[in-house]
Amino acid sequence: MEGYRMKYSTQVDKKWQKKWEESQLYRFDRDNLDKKLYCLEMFSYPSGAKLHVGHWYNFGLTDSWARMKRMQGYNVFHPQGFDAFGLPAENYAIKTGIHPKDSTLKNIETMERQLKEMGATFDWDYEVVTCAPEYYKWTQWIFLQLYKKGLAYRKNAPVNWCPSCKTVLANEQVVEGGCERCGTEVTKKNLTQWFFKITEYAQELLDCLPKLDWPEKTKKIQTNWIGRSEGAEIEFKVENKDLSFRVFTTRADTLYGVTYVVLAPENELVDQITTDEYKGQVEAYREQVKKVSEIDRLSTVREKTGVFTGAYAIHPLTGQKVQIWIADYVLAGYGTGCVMAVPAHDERDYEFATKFGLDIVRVIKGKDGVDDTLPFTEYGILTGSQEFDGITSEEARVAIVKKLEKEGKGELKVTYRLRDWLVSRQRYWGAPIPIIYCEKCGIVPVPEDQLPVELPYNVKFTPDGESPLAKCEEYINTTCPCCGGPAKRDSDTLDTFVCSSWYFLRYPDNKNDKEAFNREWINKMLPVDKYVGGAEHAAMHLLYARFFTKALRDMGYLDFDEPFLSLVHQGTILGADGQKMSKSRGNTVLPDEYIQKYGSDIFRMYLAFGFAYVEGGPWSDDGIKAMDRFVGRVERLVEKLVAERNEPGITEMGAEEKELNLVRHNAIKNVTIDTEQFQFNTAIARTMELVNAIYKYDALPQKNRGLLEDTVTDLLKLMAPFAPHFAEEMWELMGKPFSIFNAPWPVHDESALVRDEVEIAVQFNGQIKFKINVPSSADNKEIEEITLKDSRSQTYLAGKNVVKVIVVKGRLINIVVK
RNA sequence: GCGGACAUGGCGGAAUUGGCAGACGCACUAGAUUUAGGAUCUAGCGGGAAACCGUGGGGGUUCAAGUCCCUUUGUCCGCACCA
Repeated sequence: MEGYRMKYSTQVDKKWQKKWEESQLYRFDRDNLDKKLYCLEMFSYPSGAKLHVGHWYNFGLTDSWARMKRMQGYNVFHPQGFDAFGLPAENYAIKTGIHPKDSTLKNIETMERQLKEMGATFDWDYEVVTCAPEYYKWTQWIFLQLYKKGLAYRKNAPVNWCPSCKTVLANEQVVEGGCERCGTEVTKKNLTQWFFKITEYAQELLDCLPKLDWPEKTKKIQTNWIGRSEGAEIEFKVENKDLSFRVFTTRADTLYGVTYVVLAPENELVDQITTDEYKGQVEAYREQVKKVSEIDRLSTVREKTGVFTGAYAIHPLTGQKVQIWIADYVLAGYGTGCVMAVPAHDERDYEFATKFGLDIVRVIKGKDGVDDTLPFTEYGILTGSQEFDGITSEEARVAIVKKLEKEGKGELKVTYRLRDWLVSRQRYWGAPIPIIYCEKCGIVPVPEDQLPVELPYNVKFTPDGESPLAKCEEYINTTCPCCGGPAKRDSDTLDTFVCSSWYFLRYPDNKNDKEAFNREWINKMLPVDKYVGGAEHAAMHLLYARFFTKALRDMGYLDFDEPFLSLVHQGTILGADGQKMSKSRGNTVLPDEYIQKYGSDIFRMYLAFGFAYVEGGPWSDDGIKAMDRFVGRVERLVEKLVAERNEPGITEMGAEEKELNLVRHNAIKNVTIDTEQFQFNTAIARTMELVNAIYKYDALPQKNRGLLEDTVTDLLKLMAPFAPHFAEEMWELMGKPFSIFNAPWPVHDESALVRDEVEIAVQFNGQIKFKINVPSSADNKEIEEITLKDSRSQTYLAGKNVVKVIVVKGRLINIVVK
């Protein structure tokens, strides 16, 4: 049949994917950086399962945004890659015997294919795969730079241990006492591990937050996580010993109320100060604390425990003796691991003192009659505090420290909750730590020219808590680069978050085999202009990546302060039952099934239209059917338009034409604004309005075919970012040259948006009574006159006086009568 | 426990930031078309017979409140003995 054209389907998808690839349409132009735009989605982990709805939602719609930007003339850099190291592949290997490398590479192949079927603008020339030696060579190189700079160090510390994953975890990876990955309760272990000194950047990480175009919620999470706290360190001497320790407090104003001090049970000082008489109970208590799980220890409802050490400290101002206790409500890792206890003005100390019969001394009174029943934890007026009596807490917390400072017993101090990032992992599938231990030379970094330290293939994965690499003789045994003697490699691998902390720097220069990235080049390409990914990374990836950027800047490898200028989090698509999608619930949506049935553009458009992007929401099969209908509606429209091209028409711009043109320009205006802001649902709604208006106009007997053609041309452009294959197909059908994505994005004409006459609401005393048409050129006075003359107004005016008239141009008039 | 966000038809969700609540879509109803089904096209669609009433509940500010303030309930999130 002549002129027969197949309805939009995956065949159309394939046709255009092929054409895009052959024409290299989405190839990034390295020579034209004036309008470069780096658009990035958080790269994905190549899991065994296929691309899921979440990937589509993230990648597909960010791609739509990028496509609009491209049509607006930006030179869009839109790379894609894989965060390919990690536990799932290793756990899979333990279960099935399939090597992580083999399964990962196979998964990557599948996902690449699926990503291509999505029809996104990814430039695959810049692909990055973190498990490739060409990549992790540079991950290791960065580790060595951090080591040289003193930002990577080894220490023995009580660290988080996941008994199920059989590895240590960073603080950020412990969620409510459980493992971020598997939820297993985390325990503490004393181990010597590698840390990155992220705390060195705590203040800057905080300071740069306000100017970032990030969701406020995310900034808040980082602010809380960094946890800056202004206070003071105050020195206490141990009685009859040449020992002292410092406490951190935010309430130096309550110093005179100190009746005892408490050390964390893990504090090293405990051994030195505990008297013989109390050794037994202190040791017993410390043993008991070790057994308490982290979850229990963090519980606020748990009754406070602790023991007296037999030792006394000297109050730095009064010289009084105060007992030194140990208790597990004091955390070893925060502040100095010691606190001064002021039971009168701290709820925890109050509870503790009450339980153990320690003194409670009031030193703060409430200001003007506030209820200051103990424990009174608010600021107030000092009392029982010698020369500080009568001044406010606010003044005293500085004044008291100043006094101590003169005597060398204290100073103002800022403390952060943020801890250094523990990066060692006792697992196989990660980047090996490029460090060698030599009996003679100690810790020896692998020389840079010997990188990468390749991950050996033949390794036993018995998950027994020992690093698999430690059991690989040919890997672990090496020679010392310094002395040539026998030495051992570090048997741990790096946290995969290390790999993902710099991948955005590698993308633009992914083939560089001389350096991790060229400084001049990435200074031009970065920072990332738009970064889109899940909110779950707020305190992990997004914090680590910022730290890496700042550290690399300070080491002279790049010249910007922040990696991601603008950040968007996509919401979560739930199952049709409103529950989180999971295999066990059986509510998962498999994109492939829908794409086979409807084509990838319809799947993408439904994702755009069915949800508020940052909210997400429950999946609906009806919703995707509606999208199919909409696309069919447009398809028929274009077919009809082309078929009727040569039929007679008009050229005038009458009322109907003006109305169509208004909807057209309104759509252009708002699709542009909404897409820019990731409000894809309303953007699609505006194109639907436009289609409705075109149908309405097309039903008229006399048509301005020029206007109709121009309007449909704009419609296709507006749809192109969301339905790229379909738009190309329609574009071609209309006889336009390849590609629609080289066509300029339409710009709206403000004057087309002005109607001759507007309908406004008429209110009497704030209540809408009726609607009235007024010329849009009418001023307030004229609108008032027209309204008051209207016959319908008379009922509301009868026997009343007009007190006030408010006119909101183009919207309403409110007449206040009495 | 502390802090934050949100709450709008039967459903998904809009609302120029104080100015016609419910855009757009789903579902539903009616009509047209079709041999029939599906599809398609057109129209209607918060409640109420109406005056009017309606944005979780109660109160307030204002000519005007989904939007601002106070209070209360519920959901989600973040932090959680951080001194």
